[in-house]
Parts: sequence; C-alpha cells; structure tokens
Amino acid sequence: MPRPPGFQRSDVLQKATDVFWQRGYGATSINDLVAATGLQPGSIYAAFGSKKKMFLEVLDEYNAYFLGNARNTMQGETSSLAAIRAFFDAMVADTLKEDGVRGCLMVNALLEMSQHDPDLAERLCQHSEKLRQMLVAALGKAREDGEIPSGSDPESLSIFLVNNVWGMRVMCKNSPSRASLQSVVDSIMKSLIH
Amino acid sequence: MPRPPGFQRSDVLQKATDVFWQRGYGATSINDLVAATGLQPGSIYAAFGSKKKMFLEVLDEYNAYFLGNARNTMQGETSSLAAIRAFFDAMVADTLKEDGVRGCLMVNALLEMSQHDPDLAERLCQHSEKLRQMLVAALGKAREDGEIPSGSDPESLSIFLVNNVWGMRVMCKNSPSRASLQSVVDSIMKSLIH
DNA sequence: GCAATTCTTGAGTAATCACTCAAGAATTAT
DNA sequence: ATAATTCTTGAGTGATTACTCAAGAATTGC
Repeated sequence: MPRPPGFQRSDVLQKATDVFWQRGYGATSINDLVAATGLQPGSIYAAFGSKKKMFLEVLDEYNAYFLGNARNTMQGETSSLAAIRAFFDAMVADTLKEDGVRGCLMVNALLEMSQHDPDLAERLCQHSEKLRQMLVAALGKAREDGEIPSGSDPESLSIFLVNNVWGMRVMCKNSPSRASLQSVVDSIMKSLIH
Repeated sequence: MPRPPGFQRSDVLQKATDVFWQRGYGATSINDLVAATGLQPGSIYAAFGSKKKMFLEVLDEYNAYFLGNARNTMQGETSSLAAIRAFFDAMVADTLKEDGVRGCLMVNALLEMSQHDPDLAERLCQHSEKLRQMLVAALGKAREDGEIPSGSDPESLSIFLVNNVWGMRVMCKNSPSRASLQSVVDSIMKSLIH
C-alpha cells in the first residue's frame, strides 16, 4: 500500500557526498543539499533525520569505497611490496586529478569536527584503523617473503605509512605537484627496504 | 590628540588565536571573539577590518611563533641530524599536551579554507615553504657532515619530512598515543640514515 | 472507484550569522 | 576649560541557519 519513494537513497548520498566534499560539513547548508539532490528539506529530513546523520552515512559510504578501491589496487599486484607501492601510486594519481584539491573527505572531517563530536571521532578512528590493518597485512606478508628486512616491525611501519597517507592528504591541498608527491612515495618505499 | 586604544593588539590576537584554534574559522562567531577578547563588535571591526583579516593576522603570528620555536629547538643541538630529531621530538611533546588535540592551526585552516580562499592558500603555501627550507638547510648540513649518505637529496627528503609533519598533525586528532607518534619519528629518522 | 498509507511540498520558525553606525565617553593639545 | 580627535558602545540590519509541519499529491490493495 505504501507509495514508494521517488528517489534512490544511494543516488542522493552520492550527490550529497559531492557537496560535503567540496564545501566541508559546516559550510554545507541544507539549501545546498536541496539544490544538489533535488529533494526538498522535508524529504531530506524524513529520509536521513538530520544533517549530521546524513553526513555520517556519506562518510561511511565514502570510506567503504576508498578501502574497496585500495584493496582492489593492491590485490592486482604480484608482490606485497609492489602492492604497497601501487597503493601509494594510486593515491598520487588520485591527488592529481582535477578534483584532487578537495583532499580526503575523511581527513577533512577529522580536522573539522572530530574534536567536538565524539561519535564522529570514534567512527573516523575505526575507519583509519581499517586502513592501517590493510597495510599491516601487506607489511607482514612482505616480511615473510623477504621483501623487507626480517627485523622490520609491521605494526610500527604501518603507523608510519598511515602517517604519510595523512600527510599526502594535507599536501594535496597546498602544493600538489607530481614531482613532490612522487618523491614522497619514493622516500617511503626506500625506507621500507632498509 | 588621539585617545589611545584601550587594548594591546597582541593580547587580543592571542585570545583570538585560542578561539580560532579550538573551534576552527567557520565555527568561530564574532560573538565568540567578543566574549574571548572583551572587545565589542565595533572595536573588533575598527581594529581588524573583518573576521577574515583578523584570522590572517592570527595565522601569521601563529606561524612566526611556530617557526621561531622550531628554530630554537634545532639550534640547541650539536649536530644537524640531532636537530631534526629534536624538532620531531618537540612535535611529539607538543601533540601530547592536553590541548594537542587541537592540532595545528595552519593545517586546520589549510583543510578548511584554502580551497575557497586563494589569499589564504597563497599564505599557507609560503608558511609551509619556510618550514621546508629550514629542513632543507639541516639536511644539507647533515650530508656535508656525513651524517646522512652522500647520495641523499635534501630537497626531496625535505618534502618527505614535511609530509610527515602534516601527517602527525592529522594523527594527533585521532590516536595521539606517545608510542604511535614516537614510532613514526623513529621510522623517519631511520629512513634518513640509509 | 475507494480507502489506506506514504511521500512530497515549501512556506514558516526561532536562532544565529557577519557586520554597521550613530551616539557618547575618553583622552589629548592648547 | 575647550576643542579636536579617536575610541568604545551595543542595539540593530538583512541575510542565512538547521529544521518543522500541515496540507496535498501519488501510489497501493481491494
């Protein structure tokens, strides 16, 4: 008996992602979301509850997409070390796209809001931990396979790698030249094999 | 003949820095600044012109302070490599202070606004370049003194170091444990001497 | 066609935003 | 004192904010 909704939730979330990503959370108004999604305020609130809840859904989808992409990129490589390099190369390529200056939605949100929003801080913590675990696994396998020294510590190296991921997400906002980004990746990879 | 202002510009800027740093630019209202500085809106606008101009002054002061601090820290060391380590150790210590979760005012501003504000982007670019130049100098001297391999490239290594500075400024918002931060510093320093 | 149910609409709410400005207070040189 | 000048005050401006809700439109099973 119910009338079905006139929109696809995932379509709306995708359009909302664009707006939040470009403007940031605080600077995105409901009117912006109305314009971007084609939905009226009432429909948005009926479907998502609040601006913040909508943003959390956006963040979850974004992160799942990012991690899925990273996993695909890494699984396409023959060695673990090559997988790690491929991951960073993909980040460089991503950063150099025309919309790369928007940076990373998750890092943007972390710096903007995590301090004042425990829910968000918790979620972002989980997301970044997933990324780290992916790198820990690759580093562990690389050590098994003798690609990195047997004395290497995957746990601490993974934190180091994540640190550089964050760094690149900041750098892309300022001086995102291919040479700079690529030299960072080279430095990272060199540091792994010693 | 003129009546002198009833406040010290630097005092007001210091108080404004606290507010901007804690809340971010967009989330700081004029009322917040009125409450923090004790000045009325009219006085603020007479003295600083606009919220944005005030923020730019705050940023310049913050960056000068940060760079001055870093220079002092590094000059207190006997070797260039020790100076670089001291710089990062100081960053770790800074991050672990109770207000370390506020991160870096400059990075926060970069992620929040640089995309929509060319003036700010330009200024932040200059600021980060100064930090990099400081590290280039130290790296060059370290190579001269044989502390790092003669094949090392100070320019590209400096970008790598700056990348890790940005990374730590992000990480401190999420999981700022001493062990994590220290392990990042260890990885950085190890990567320099190989 | 007819209920039953849900979805959509968009004007409206109270709060907050950055910012202004006329009036009065304070300080100076004379 | 007085005049000249600047500083401070704070209520007020129009715009914008996140969000609501009553009314009407659309789709369903029967």
